[in-house]
Amino acid sequence: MEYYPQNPKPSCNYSYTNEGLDPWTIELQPSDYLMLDDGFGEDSSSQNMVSSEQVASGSSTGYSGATSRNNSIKCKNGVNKNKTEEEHRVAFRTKSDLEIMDDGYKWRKYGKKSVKNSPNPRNYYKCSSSGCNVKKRVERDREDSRYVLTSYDGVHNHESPCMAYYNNQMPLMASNAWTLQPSSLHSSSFS
DNA sequence: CGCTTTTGACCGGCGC
DNA sequence: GCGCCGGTCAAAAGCG
Repeated sequence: MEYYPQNPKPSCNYSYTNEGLDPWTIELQPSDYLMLDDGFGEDSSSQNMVSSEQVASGSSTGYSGATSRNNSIKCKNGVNKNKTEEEHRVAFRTKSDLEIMDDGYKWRKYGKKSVKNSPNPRNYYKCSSSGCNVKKRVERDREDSRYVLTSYDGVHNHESPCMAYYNNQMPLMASNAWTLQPSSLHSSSFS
């Protein structure tokens, strides 16, 4: 598994370990951004809870109504995917008028489904980068359509286009920013 | 012309 | 076995 340097743009960071989560919570802390249970709106009572563990681990609850792919993913050819690969799953809730948020990556829409018990359709996206299998699901909160529920599945095997841009255009700035450790982010930038 | 979006069809798991 | 459901495919249309 490739590890990416810390990204000041938290939505570009799909690492789900605790240290990877910190930058998220730092910038997602403003009430507009709330981590969501992986149930993806399954239980509205948990909508305001920050449940990093469940979000991070993709625990056995898995997706709410999804067909059981909790412990292994069966591909079309019947090959089971590695569990660890499947577990890189992050979901959050964002107050936004727009459902499409620029998170630094390029996404290609590949599906749209109306979901039971929700008036709003769910949109499915794949990372446009060839060989990158990261998926993303976006839907409006059925309880409160002002919010958008976004769920990422997988880890990018490449850096984001915006990272590439900064690395090319501003190597000095990039090298300074990207090498900051989460702890130093806390002490220097956010306190 | 190449990439993205749209959209109905298809697939597999699950419950009955 | 059948129908429901969420997720994915893929052809056609759209767009820059």
